[in-house]
Amino acid sequence: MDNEEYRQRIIAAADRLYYTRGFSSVGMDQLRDAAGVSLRRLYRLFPSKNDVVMAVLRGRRRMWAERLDEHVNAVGTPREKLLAVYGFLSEWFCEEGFRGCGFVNAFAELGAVNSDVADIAREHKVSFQRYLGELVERIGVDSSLAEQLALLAEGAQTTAAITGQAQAADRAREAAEVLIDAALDRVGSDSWGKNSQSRATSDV
Amino acid sequence: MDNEEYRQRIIAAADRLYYTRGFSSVGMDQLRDAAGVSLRRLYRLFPSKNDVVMAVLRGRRRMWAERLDEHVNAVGTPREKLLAVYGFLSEWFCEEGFRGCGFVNAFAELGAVNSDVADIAREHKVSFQRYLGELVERIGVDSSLAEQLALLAEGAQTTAAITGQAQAADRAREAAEVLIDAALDRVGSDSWGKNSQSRATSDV
DNA sequence: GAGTCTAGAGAACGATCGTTCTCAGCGCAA
DNA sequence: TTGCGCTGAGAACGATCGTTCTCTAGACTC
Repeated sequence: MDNEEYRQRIIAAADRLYYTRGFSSVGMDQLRDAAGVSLRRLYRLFPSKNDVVMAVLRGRRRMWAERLDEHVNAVGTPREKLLAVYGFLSEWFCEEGFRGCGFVNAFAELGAVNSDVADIAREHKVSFQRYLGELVERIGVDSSLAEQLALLAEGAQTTAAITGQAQAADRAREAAEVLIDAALDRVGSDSWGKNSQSRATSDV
Repeated sequence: MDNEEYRQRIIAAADRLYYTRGFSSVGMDQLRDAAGVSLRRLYRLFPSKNDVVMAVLRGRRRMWAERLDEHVNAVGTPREKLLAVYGFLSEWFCEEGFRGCGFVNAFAELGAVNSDVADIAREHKVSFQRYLGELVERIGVDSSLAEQLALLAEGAQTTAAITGQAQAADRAREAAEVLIDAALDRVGSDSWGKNSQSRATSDV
């Protein structure tokens, strides 16, 4: 087992513990036990706890992007791709042990006193906004739609985490459909004059 | 100065410190200094730190409800009242030191290991959903609209906190207008037959 | 004025945590 | 075999934190 394998084992154990119990509730001793490594090796691979925390968050950022991509790439039209975001959320919320967005949690717990954490949380959120922005661009509507859709996704995560309502993803999806179709309608009106016909069944 | 005044001083200082730096970053000694009371008095009024935390959260719940009410009661129609929610958020996000929803932060930091905190965070969120539900009832549309509007508000809080985008409240408001009017349109279609006319300027 | 009660200041205690250090054991080259 | 380097186990260290205790001074009662 080389160093990289040890790193991955430590990160996997830390991710599970930190996500489940919070960052400050989990000590290095517990992480050592869960990862099955010695304290000595743990500190050789991650010189401080903050390094573990940041490695966990970077791993989570990559995993999140990959899973989102999978769902979005599984469907064809831009409209379906936008809605697939909420399908991803729905699947995620139903997983055992779901406890909200790891970046929101990290920001809430550490962001005020740890700028590395605050930075990566902000980057993650902004990158999600950009991701939606690119999808929205393809259907040719104003980018403010992307911001609105992002708010729905963020709200669903918070709501599902705190209240346990996994159906928040479905409510967000329904709202997203309305917003997308309204935006498409507006584009229609702008280019072709007044046109309030619904585009809900359009394949744009 | 009687005990109640001391309690309020302690809660006010704790609220400020906890909100700014997080709960576990603030020790009882710092709270004693900030509140200007002796450790002895502090512990007589609040037998444990958890009692301070819960008192702070209960105070925040009341304050939040009052401020929300003020904004909602300042306007007339149910539609305006629903939109006033986002006016409240906009004002809040622009305040110096805004760092997101205190209940989301508390849930993220302590919810996993402190069920009192998890409970009050859940109650706060559910109570906000009910509040919107009552406003939505008055315009006679399906209660799922209230859930959608709540998601926008939640998402705006998270987004404004982490990315610093105070305009998230305005995006949420714009989206809310679209959702409300679409819901009103659907009610119109249901009762009066097909009717896709926009109700954006209606005073319902 | 003596005795009693209360309060503040802050030392002290015990637990926890991040981090470092010690020590014994093992592989291995000469 | 001897010496060397590396490792794991876990003790140890120093800091912090929640909580309690001590000590002293003042207010109040009789």
